[in-house]
Amino acid sequence: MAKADSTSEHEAGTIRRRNEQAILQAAEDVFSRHGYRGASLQEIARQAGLPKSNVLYYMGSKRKLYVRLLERMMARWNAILDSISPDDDPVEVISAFIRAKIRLSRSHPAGSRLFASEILGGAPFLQEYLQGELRGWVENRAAVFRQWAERGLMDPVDPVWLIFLIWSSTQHYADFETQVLGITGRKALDDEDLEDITRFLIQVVIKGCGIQRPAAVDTPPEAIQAADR
Amino acid sequence: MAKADSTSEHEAGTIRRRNEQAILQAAEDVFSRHGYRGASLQEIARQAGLPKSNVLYYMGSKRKLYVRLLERMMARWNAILDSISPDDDPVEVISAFIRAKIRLSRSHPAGSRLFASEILGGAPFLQEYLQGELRGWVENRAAVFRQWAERGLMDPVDPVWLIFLIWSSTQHYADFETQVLGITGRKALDDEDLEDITRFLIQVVIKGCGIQRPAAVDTPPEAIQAADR
Amino acid sequence: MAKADSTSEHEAGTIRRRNEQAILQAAEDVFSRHGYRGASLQEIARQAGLPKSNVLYYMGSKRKLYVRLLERMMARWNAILDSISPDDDPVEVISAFIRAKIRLSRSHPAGSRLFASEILGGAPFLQEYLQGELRGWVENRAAVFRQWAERGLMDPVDPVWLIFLIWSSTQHYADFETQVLGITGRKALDDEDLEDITRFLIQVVIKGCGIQRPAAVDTPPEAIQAADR
Amino acid sequence: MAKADSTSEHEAGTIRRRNEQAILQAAEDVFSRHGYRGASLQEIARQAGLPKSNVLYYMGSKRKLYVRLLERMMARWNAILDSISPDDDPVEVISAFIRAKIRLSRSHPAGSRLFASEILGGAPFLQEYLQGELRGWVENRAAVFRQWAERGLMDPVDPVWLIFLIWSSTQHYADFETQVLGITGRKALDDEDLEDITRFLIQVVIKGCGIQRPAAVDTPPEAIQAADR
DNA sequence: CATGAATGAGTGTTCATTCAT
DNA sequence: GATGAATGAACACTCATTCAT
Repeated sequence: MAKADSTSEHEAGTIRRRNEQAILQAAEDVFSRHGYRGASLQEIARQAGLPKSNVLYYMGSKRKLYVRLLERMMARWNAILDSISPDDDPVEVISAFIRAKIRLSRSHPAGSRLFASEILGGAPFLQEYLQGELRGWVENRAAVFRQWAERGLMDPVDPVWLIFLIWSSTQHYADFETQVLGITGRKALDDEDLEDITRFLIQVVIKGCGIQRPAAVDTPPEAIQAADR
Repeated sequence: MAKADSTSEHEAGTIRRRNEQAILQAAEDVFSRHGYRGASLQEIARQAGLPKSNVLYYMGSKRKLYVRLLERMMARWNAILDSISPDDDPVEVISAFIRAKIRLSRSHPAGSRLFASEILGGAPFLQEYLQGELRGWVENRAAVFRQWAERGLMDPVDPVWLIFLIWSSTQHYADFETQVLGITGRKALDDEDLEDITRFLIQVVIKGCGIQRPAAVDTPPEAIQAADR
Repeated sequence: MAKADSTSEHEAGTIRRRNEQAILQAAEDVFSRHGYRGASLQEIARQAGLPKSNVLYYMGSKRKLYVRLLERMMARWNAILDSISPDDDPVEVISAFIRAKIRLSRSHPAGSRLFASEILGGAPFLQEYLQGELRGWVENRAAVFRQWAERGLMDPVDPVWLIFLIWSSTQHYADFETQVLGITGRKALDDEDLEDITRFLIQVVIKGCGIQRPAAVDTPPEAIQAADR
Repeated sequence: MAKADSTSEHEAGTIRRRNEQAILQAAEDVFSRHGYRGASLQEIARQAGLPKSNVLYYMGSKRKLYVRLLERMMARWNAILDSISPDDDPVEVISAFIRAKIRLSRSHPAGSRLFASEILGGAPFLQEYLQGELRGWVENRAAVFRQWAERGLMDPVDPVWLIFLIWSSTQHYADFETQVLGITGRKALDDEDLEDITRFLIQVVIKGCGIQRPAAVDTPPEAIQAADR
């Protein structure tokens, strides 16, 4: 019962780290599928291959576990929310952003759905984040977009709606994966599909908003087509 | 809740209809916020102003209530899934579709979120619908889009990705309403906002996919700008 | 809804009587299988082919319905509990009693099981009957048996144990019908089986207790063998 | 119920064993009185002096608890269902069997009633047992009885009816205890009563079926009277 | 450090009963 | 006279959590 083979992993914290990871991964899946209330620690524990008590031992409470998952996801988010300057190339920035968002949806679909679930439920745990950090980031980007529009580098579209367009259309492939697979009749989306989708979205957004590269000396026009590589 | 005027509603079924409506509305809200598992009949009943037993009396079971809500939402969906023909004006069709989707998200946000929640959870109740009816509809549309592309009326984009783009970007304003409001700092999106968003999305999609009106005799080019009325 | 064909059965009470009979029969079955608590009016109503409200309308309450069934069964019981006198022929009396009990178990198996179920549950509704009416009957019979024993017409067995022996061994074929059928591998016990069993029980009891016919002039000894016809 | 001395029971499993026993005993009583459906975990828990959750924690579900009780009772049954051979002394075998059955009814009256209740309800959980194991046992016994009859050691009675006679007449003192007490006016049956009953039943069966000891050299006839010691 | 034991609160559902027509 | 509408109480069962070791 208490006997563990202390041979191979006696470095402190290895088991702990592994168990925590297992719990977090299982929890992300269960919470994303059933929401905060609908998720049960029992199912999380089962999926993590640990006794239920263990989950609480590591995580303290259901609420703390959930918040920790949200924070982990926000950290991933923030990692791609790099700041931009009006001097950047709009085409590059937009392309990179779309590409990064798609990549995030692909690498962390459960986390992405967890976030969506939280928002669907009225964001009881994320109100502060939305109205603070995230809002600031959006406003910064929006200011840059407006400058670009003033300089004729893109159509004078509302930058906030543009950001939402990019968010929603990229997020879709994680959140509505079930629907996408059901309709396309596939078992899964492979890398090629994702590359296709990425290019499509970049093209539509850039062309649809009339986004252009700044008239720099050394950027030949045909680079636009290659931007989404 | 308050004393009902027993004068005007003695016609059989009036109370029933009203209670059913109250339950459906409350349930749509609760299910959409907490998912199927996380929703509780207790809360639905409280929100509908009825005893819990009454909810089950009217609806039979939690599952039946949920399915009924999904079917109601699917019916609303189907109402805007009108068929199109290759001879239609692509600009009109796309514009009308985006407009209708936004309107649906606006008139039935809870239902829209309910649908999203069902998909997030792996669509246990909607698999069949997704792989049947909806898939067929998408394939029909896709075929028309491809013909348009062949006739040069739009860029040769993958029609399925295009449909998903429209779905996701419009659905967003219902599903992620909390996020939208949190970031924009508003209490609610008014009709003007929605009109703005609608025009923005129509413009981006039409321009971004190079969608054009057929070269009819009497359709001057500037009508494109007015298409999103 | 209210329209009934008042043509063929307008004699007052015909429908009522028929409905009551249907309810009583269904209730006897359901109560006998699940006991007082375990039985549900819903199931009784369904089995009677009537709405649940109707059952209560006719019977007042679950308790009243149950008591009525018990009383009906007691009445059937009493019908075969005829009094005897020391001057009767013991062989005839015992044979007739066993035969009558078997016949009762056969004609009203559900009622018989209902009674058994009531006793199993501690006879909450029949205490009075057991300690009053039935006890008196047993004591009367016992007195007669004792007189027979004194006159050498039967072995000096305890008459109460004898009565219980007859009760239990005959009751068995109603109460444990399921077991009997399961073990014998039959679908049902037919009249021939019951006749077999009746003769067997009569023989064992009469022979086992040394019960004899009184030395009357006109009763030849070989009549003993024919007593169980 | 009272303060437990926490001194002597620190050995693991003692509390568990005691709680399980309390639950099983309470459940046997409640199930036997009200049947499977009519029994409530609430009442079982109250009678065991434990919270309702605890009952489910130990037993898993109402059904599992019930099945466990049945299996426990079947095990007790099987313990007295020893096999016999045609060479055994019929008087001994029958006497021992009756005696064992009475003893079982006395030592486990609630279990005996539980079994009766299950049969009354149509044996939904015991069909298999009845038609398998128990049927086989009956057939084996019956074959032996028939050989005895051929060798003139007993009357040619149907062995199955004989077995049922023994079962029913002995079972009666557990199942219909309430009736027996009500009619005899006693508070309980004591050992002397049971001994009386046992002898009576043995006598009636042996005499009634003409069962004899095999004509062994050293068994004087008067031993028959002593067989039921 | 980690995990079985234990439980009050809450789940969806069924129930017998009352009420209104 | 007969039956849908309605509901508080009880049902079996699950839950997140605390405790003990």
